Order: sequence, then structure tokens, then C-alpha cells
Amino acid sequence: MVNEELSHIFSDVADILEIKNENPFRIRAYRRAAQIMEDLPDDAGVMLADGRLKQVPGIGKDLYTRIEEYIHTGRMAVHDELLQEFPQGVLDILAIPGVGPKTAKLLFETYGIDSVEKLGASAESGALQGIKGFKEKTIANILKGIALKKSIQGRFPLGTALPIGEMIIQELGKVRGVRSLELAGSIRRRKETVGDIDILVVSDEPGPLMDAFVRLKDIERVLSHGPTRSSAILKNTHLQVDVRVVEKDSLGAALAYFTGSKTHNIKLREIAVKKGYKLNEYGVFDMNGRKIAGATEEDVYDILGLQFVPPEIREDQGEIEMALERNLPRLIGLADIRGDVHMHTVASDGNSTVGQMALSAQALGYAYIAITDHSQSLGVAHGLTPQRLELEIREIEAFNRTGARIKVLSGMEVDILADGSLDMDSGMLGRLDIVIGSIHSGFRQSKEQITGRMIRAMETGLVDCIGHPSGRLIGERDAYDADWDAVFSAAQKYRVAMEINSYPLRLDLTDTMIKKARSKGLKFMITTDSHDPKQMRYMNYGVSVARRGWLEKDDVVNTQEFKHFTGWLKGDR
DNA sequence: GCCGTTTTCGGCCCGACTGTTTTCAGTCG
Repeated sequence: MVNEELSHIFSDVADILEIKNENPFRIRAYRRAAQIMEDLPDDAGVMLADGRLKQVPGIGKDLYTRIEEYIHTGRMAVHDELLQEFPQGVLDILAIPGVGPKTAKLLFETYGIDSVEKLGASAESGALQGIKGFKEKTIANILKGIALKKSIQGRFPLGTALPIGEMIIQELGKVRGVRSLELAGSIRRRKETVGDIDILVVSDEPGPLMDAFVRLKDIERVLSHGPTRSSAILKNTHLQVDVRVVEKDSLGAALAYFTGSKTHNIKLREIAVKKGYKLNEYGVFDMNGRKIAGATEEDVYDILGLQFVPPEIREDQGEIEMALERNLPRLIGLADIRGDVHMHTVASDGNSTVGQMALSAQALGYAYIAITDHSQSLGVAHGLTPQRLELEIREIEAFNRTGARIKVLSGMEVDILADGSLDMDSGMLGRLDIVIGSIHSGFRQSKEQITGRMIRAMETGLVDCIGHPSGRLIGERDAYDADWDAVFSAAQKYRVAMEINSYPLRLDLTDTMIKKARSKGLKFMITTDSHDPKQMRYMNYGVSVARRGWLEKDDVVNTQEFKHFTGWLKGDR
């Protein structure tokens, strides 16, 4: 994906400029560009072609030209030239925790160390002894950093990090003197992957709290241990956890600061400066240094003249401008979901019966669910033949006669076959309350094939919703290469909803694709795709993604009460 | 390198921890 390539290149350029001790604001411009490329709502090449790239804030004349150059030639001269001066190995060294630009430069220019391997060998052989600023601890830290880097590859899925963060919060909550604990950082923004876990604590006894944290049994290594801030690496996952103690009357400012995103924060600070204030993690201060806000996040946003911005959309994607106009969307919440309408039973690859799934959903407060087992071509999942689907429909009808409060809809997650046809005869599908069409095979088809395939499925008029539309699995499989403009336009034409699949490794559609789909007027269904009653709890992940995609209650069909939801399914769209 | 109802030049966000420093630089978030 060209956006990721550009992000890496800009990040490399920023790194080398930093090693060269260049103008820090020029470096920041490149860093920001790297972030912007990652968050772009569409392919940079497409946005270049249709003129939208020119409008992107933070991409000025120079950066625009460089992006253009890369898209047309596959290279960027400034990047190539800088790599001539400082080879890739130096950038790898810079990526080691504890090694910054100054150290990398010194090691390379004075000692010719241009790879992590050489650095490791020099550290072990004692060759680094005697270099100014290098004593035993520094050298030991470099070796630890190299080992750590090897063990940590990339980011962690939200579904991994969030439960761990909540578990640590629970543990630390038992420590004497603790008044409140909050997750901050990208985990609070509910980004689909997170780099680390940030926790803020208000405590009457910070010292013991910090001691308790670094002694947690799940901690493998303590990186730092101070009176107000400590960092450690967890066993097994090698996730980094940062804990900070803040004063009660600074909690709001600290939450805002440590929740980020970085670009959102910088904008907030700029607004503060324009008003003659100073904003830091302790509060908002007037020109006399008097604190005028900080206890709650609401106060901080309010005194800056902004509407409160929900954490999930603090990505500097226009939310600050809208908050200034008090025009933010009212984001959907978990409590708005009335029914979970994509789940499996023992009939295909689930592990519970219709009744068990239904009663579990009822306990969660839902008014309705839909049973949507797989179709027959998905042999590995024991997909249903028409005869077995017939039996399942009867089983659902029988459950609905038991007098249970919850209503069960009959449905199917029918495979969209390689040619775009559906894996079940249309007569059967027509009898069902809800049909989700999904792709489970032929992921590597060409862009034209995949796009045409999805559109043909929608043209049948039998599909209510496209399941896990992009097909991506976080960290395992990229989204299909489809023409999403064409797919979403077809979905709009045929009034087909897009699923937001809450399964933690899917989270599909993604936040940026949701924004794009919504801009075409599409509706959504947030579902869990549960194969077990426990998995119904994943709904909060899907809702988080929807919030990151700026969705409101009315954008999501399964927020409607039963009568209206079934009305929508019957064609009242 | 970006950006602009005060500016096309001169601004651009802020603090904690570590290690080695006897007063601070480097790194990180």
C-alpha cells in the first residue's frame, strides 16, 4: 500500500534529518507527514489524481511534490540522498530503545558502527568502553534494547491490549491510597492496534503505588521507576506499560494530554497559546501562571472554547474544527445497540445452540438476535445445506414460541462465491429474515474480479448486509484489493448495509473505510460474529470502531427497535 | 517544511527519567 510506503519514507527522512541535527520544525513536518500518510482516508495515488491531496493540511508544496514524485517514479530523491549519508543500518540502530539521534550519529561517524549487529558485537566485546558518555549501564542498556527490539515486532491488536490494561487497572486498584485509575493513550482512543498501555493514577500514596506496579507478577523488566512515572515490559506479550501518578486536580489535563493523539494535542496547545494560556499535563494556566482548569477533561476543552471531544475521534481529522463550532456528531454508544445480528451455532462452526445463544443475548439486554450460520460451500465450517437450513428455521420458530422475551430472526451468512453468485438457492434465502453475504474464499482475485463479485452479490436483491467487507485480519491478512468507491456506490444503489464486524482481529470495516462508506450514505450493522456466547461481549469493540468512524445512532440499523429493524429488512429502507 | 481575519516572515508544545554530568544532555512520550 503506497500510503504505508510513504509513511515509512517520511519517517526515515525525519530520522536522518534528526541525526543530522537539522531544523527541528522541518523534522516535525516530515514526522507529521508520516502520520498523515498513515491516516489518509484513501490511497495517496487516488487522492493525488482527484486533487484531494492538495487539500490535506500539513502537506504543503514541497511534501506534495515529493509524494507526486514517489507515486510517479517509485522513488523519492531526498530519501535516496539521505540514505547515502546515513545507511539503513544507522536507522535500525536509532530504533533501539534508549538510542537516540545523538548516539546513533556518534557511533556511526566516529566509530563506523552502521548496523545493529555491529553495535551488538561492539557492546559485547567492550569496544564501546571509553567512549564519552558510555559506561557500563549505558552499554548494558543498549544490549537490553537490542534484545527487546528483537522480541517486540510492531503493535498489538486492541483485543489483546485492552483486556490486559483492564486487568492491570484492577490489580493496581487494590493498592492502598489509590483513588482512581484510567487507561489513556491509543488504547483509550480505541485504535485497532496499540503500541503500549498508558495508565493514569490518582493516589494519596504515589510511592507505594509505583512500587506495587513494578512488582506486579506479570512484569518481566522494569524500564524506569520514578516517583510519578514508571515503565515496564510485561511477560509473554512484551507489551510496555507506562504508569503515571497525577494530582486529582490535574487528572483532566493529564487524561487529555496522555490520551492524545499527538497531533490533536498540538492543536489544543496552539489554541491555548492563541488565547494567552499554557496547556500542559497539569492544567490550563493563564498568563500569570494561575491554573484555570485541569480537574476534568470537560473543563479543559471548555476553557479552550471547545465542545468535549470523545477520545475515539481525537485524531486531528477535523474534530477540533467541529468542536470549535460546537458541531460534533453525537457518537453511537454501546447502549444504543438493540440486537446482535450475526452469530453462529453448533449447526455450522459455533459451539452453542440457538436457545443458548438467544438466552445469553437476552441476559445482555438485547431485544433480538439473528442466527446466521454458514452456507454449504464453507465445508470447514459445516456450512448448511438447504435441508439443514430448513431444520434450523424450524428450530428458531420453536424457540420463538417458548415465550422468551428476546426475538430470534432466521438468517444466514451466505458465501459470495467466486463468480458473485450466492451459495444458497434464492427461494430459501427469500424465506429468511436476514441475509449477510460474505467472502470466505478467493481472496487473491484481481481488483476487478473482487469488485465485480461483491457488486453482483448485491444485485441479486437477496443480501441485506455485506459481512466483514474488507476481509482483513489484523496483523495476518490485508484487505481485499477492491474498488471500494464502486462497491460502496453499489451498496448505496441496492440499499445494502455494511457490517462492522466486532471480532477483535477483524474490526471490519475499518474506521477510515466507515467514514468513506458513510459519506456515500450507507447504513451499517454492528455485529459480533459470535461463535460462543462469551464472544457477544466483543460488541464494544465494534461500537468503538463505529465511533472512530464518526457514526451516530441513526447510521446503524441494529440500533432500531425490533419492529423497525424487521421493517428495514423487509424493504423499508 | 508548514502556515496565515494581527503575519508571505517568523513563528512553530512540554515535562519526567536516566546516566553520568558536579549542573546537564539525551531520550522518550
